[in-house]
Amino acid sequence: MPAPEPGPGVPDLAAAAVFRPVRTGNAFEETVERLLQAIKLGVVDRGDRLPPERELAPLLGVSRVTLREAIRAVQQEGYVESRRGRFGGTFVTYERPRPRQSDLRRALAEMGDGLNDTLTFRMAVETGAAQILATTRLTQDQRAGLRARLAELNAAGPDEYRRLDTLFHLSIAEMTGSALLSAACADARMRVTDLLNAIPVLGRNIEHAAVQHAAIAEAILAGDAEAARRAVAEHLEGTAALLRGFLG
Amino acid sequence: MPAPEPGPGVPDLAAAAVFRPVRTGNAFEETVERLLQAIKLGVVDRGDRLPPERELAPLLGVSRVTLREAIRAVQQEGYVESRRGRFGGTFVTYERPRPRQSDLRRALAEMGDGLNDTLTFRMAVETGAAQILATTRLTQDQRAGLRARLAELNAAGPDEYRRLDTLFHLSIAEMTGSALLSAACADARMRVTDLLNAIPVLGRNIEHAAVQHAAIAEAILAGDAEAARRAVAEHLEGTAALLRGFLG
DNA sequence: CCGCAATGGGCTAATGACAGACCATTAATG
DNA sequence: CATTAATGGTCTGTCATTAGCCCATTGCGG
Repeated sequence: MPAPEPGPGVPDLAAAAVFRPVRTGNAFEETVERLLQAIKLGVVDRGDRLPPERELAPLLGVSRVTLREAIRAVQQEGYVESRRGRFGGTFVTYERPRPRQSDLRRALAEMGDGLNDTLTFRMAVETGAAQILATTRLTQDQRAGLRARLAELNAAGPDEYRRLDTLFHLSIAEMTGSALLSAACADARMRVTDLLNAIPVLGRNIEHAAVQHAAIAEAILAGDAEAARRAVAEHLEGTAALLRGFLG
Repeated sequence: MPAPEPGPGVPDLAAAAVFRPVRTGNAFEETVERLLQAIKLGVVDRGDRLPPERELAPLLGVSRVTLREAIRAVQQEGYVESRRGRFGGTFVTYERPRPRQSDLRRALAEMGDGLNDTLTFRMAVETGAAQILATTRLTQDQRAGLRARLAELNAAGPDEYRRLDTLFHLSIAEMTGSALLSAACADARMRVTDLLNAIPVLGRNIEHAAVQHAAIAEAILAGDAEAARRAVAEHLEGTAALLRGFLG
């Protein structure tokens, strides 16, 4: 017999959500992961410079030593290059490789059971963000910003597409003004970056996505929360279906 | 002049979401926080026993030493009591104090700017969870579980109300099957626990909430995603308005 | 040409956190 | 009444992480 049940009404369900890890892993590996995501997500593009170590370390909440070790690791993998001296810095050298199905299969295998979890999470937070933003009174700057992001995305070639797509989605979360929500959306996106980057950017898909992106922006600008939510849901459902299709 | 801009299209917006802390704080403090939340949330009730240290430490992802230090801290604050020997353990002794307005004001002051952030985040993840659950095909067990939670909540007296309310909300997230989403909802709830616990449980409010809870469960069971989302949004908006009211 | 400022590179001492083993206590069980 | 299993309590050695300081390099501006 296992240990005696703690009490009659004590729920194992809720316990699972409260008694979960307080920290994700070791600082070094987490930092490497963040740097890779910043690069793969396109937040820092090829040729761009990372923030100086003395600024970045406190942003990431790690010591400079740990950050430097992480940078050295991604450097050895060929993602960045460091230059000393004034106006030096650590510069991104990574170029996105052509999408390969083998990469996708590997990435899917790595995720394993986490895929559905991630897709569900992403659906929840992104639809939530869009819906909230649509019910918010937006400033003129915000409206202009959203339109600008959409225009950039529509003007993008295949090389820049994923990057600007990420930015479009993230900017919706950012505009809600909730750091927690932004972080959650960024986190969700990071978890599928490798998968998305392994999928070829096809003209047909872009066109389809462009319609959906336009619908999302339109609904948000019009203040139609329900339409915004539905548009995001449809959009993400498309991606999810695509990814799940490879699991067959 | 600050450092040269990294590049033309590089977004500070997205950078904020990616270059954020990789870890929340030190393990000890985080662990203390979790234990307090488990107690205040009512996941472990007065008289209940925490899981044995040797089980709990790996669940929380910390060493037993760290967990023990955290337990000692909450022990000294009078929340728990440890007993050695077989069938011993660490038992909750905390009794929720009567709600006091001064507690609420203090808790609100502590949160500061974080309140809107948290409320927005909570709105997003909980509406997302409800909506997703409503579009999911539920098993008979799940349907029965949801009904059971609702019934328990409706039968609760003022003492048990917050606890069962938490469980009702969390069980919705849990049933989506997404650990990430459950964790997000639990996290959001934890961030407002102190505030909610400082608000008196009034019969009028309970009745009002009961109608909304019923509407939520009904919509989910009926598979009506839009109604589920709206019901949760209305419900949370009530709480949010109440809390914001104290800021005036 | 010199000095300054901004950057990466490297060192050290102190602390945090860990794994793992062992001890002490308790109550159910035979 | 002795055994034994399950628990909290303690110790030790090791590795991870930090803060703080100084060095090395580089290009701009006098």
